[in-house]
Amino acid sequence: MRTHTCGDLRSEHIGQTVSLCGWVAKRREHGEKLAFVDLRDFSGVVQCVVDNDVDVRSEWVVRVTGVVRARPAGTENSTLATGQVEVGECRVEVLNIAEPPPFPIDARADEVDEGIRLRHRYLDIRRERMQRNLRVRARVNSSIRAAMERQGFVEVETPFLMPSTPEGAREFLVPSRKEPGSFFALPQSPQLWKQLLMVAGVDRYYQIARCLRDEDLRADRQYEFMQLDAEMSFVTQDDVLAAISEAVMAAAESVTGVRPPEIERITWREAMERFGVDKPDLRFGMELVELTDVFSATEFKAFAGAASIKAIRVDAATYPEQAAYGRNKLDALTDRAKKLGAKGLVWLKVVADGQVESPVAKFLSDLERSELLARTHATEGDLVLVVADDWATTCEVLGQLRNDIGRPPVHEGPYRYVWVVYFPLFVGADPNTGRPRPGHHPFCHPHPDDIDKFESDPLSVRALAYDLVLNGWELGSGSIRIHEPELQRKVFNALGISDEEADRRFGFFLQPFKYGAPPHGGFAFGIDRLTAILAGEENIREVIAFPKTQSGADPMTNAPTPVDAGQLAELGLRLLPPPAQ
RNA sequence: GGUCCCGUGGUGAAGUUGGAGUUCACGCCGGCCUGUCAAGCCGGAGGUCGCGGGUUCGAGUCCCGUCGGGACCGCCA
Repeated sequence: MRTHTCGDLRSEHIGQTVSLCGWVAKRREHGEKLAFVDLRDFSGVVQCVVDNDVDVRSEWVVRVTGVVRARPAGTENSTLATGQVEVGECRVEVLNIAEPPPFPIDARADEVDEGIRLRHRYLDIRRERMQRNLRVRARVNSSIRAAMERQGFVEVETPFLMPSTPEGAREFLVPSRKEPGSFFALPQSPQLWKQLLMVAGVDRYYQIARCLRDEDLRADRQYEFMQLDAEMSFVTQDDVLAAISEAVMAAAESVTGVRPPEIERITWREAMERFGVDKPDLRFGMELVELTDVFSATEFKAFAGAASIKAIRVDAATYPEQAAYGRNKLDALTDRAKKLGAKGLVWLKVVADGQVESPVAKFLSDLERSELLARTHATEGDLVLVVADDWATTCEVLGQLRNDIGRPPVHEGPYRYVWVVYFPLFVGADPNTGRPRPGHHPFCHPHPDDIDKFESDPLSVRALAYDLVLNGWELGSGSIRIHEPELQRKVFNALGISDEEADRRFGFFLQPFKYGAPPHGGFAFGIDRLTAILAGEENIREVIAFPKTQSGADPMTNAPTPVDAGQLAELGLRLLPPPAQ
């Protein structure tokens, strides 16, 4: 039906007779004998000059046949890729009429309520922004596939219907028709399958896999999301990191045209010490400064005896507004710190001559004050925020405040990828059992140097577990897995899981490991998140064709919907009465 | 489960101390217009102020509830 696409016409096409198909983006009439019709398809927009009276309106579907010609001098449009040319002597064939759209099919729809965009997603996707985002996503997918294939990974598809496992995220359940009362679960991730594929000798598995988790939605979370899921046999942590880095860098290069530099690494411990979070945003400074020893003999009660005292400096030159916060804002920051778990927040404003203005100024010795300013490099106009608490609380609270105050929107460059390695194997204590809980999942391999600390100091045991972080967003995580039954039992014991319980909860998973499991490890990262950042979006819904709203519904199809009684009966289900008012 | 923000013709906004469904821009319909480009000029149509209740002589405005959308906390091993 067409010889070219709208967005592709350039001066080199001048003189050619072309046929184009698309939607009427805009019509500008100048009397009966002249009209400009902007024709849009996926590739862009081109101006068609119609000098006969054809009635075409917004979003009508038309086929235009005409001759490409240079625009008359002075009428070129530099804001349009096709703006040097136009299609003249146009014959317009109406292929379909259309009602006026509920919102303009152009950049103005960026301001339209997202619910309305989602209700008419097929119109939203006609827009350049969405066309671009879907194509970015396609490039990400295909370059990841190519990178994994290049490295010898084999794509294996795994089941969508699998047994429910109570661990981890809440699952979507699928009732069984043939076995009423029994259910399948949809995969939170292909974790189970990929480790079995290692036992099965596949050696290098990957899949661009859909994962489903019935947890509350966020800007970076949907019920359904896509992961690059991979697993490798006979590898070290370095091998896994290298393979995944290659896929990520290839994906980034395919979108931005620039291959990112080698992805840097930081230990979990260092991330917490310097940035106060396990997904540090390296695009800005404001790092945490260690002050514990400065106040080792302080008279100031709130600092005396604190296990950890740290500060961040809000630089007046970089953050003039925040550094000059008044009393109300500082009180709000203090409330925020308390909500995050700190006992309090001490703020100090640096004034002239190394003096500070602070509610606690009179409690600090001259030496303490001058050392605090020296360590934080604070100068006149800067704001210093200090937290004194246990190590984890101090780090986490200041890390959150650092993000609150300084973090740019996630999509703003430069892109700063970082591997966070050696996560703790165990975290905190289960409030019920008093035992430590797994930091990641109970199959992570402990760091070989730390295995003798299981009993003496379990919380200091590092895992061969790692996260990939981009601009403060967690892209994904992985680990080297335990393949030795004896070590696995040791980890279960530390977690307070008996052999019997382990067998009951994980037996179907552990049984195959008895038949010769190779050393293996893997990784999974979220393609929606990577795509959003590479596309310059701060919300993964913008890179998903048909996403759900925050409440988990689809305004276009109205899913989820009730089903009729017959469907329920066939599945052996009956609904509970609605909860009382 | 919780905190906060938003909801006014098709779209986006404004609406002051509670005083007439009022206003602006875009879109839509009709007319004019031969070089515009988010064209211009003239005219017109279009409303359950999300919904329900309350306070009041009177509610878009205040209060309570509810629905929908969004950000976040919990949750996401």
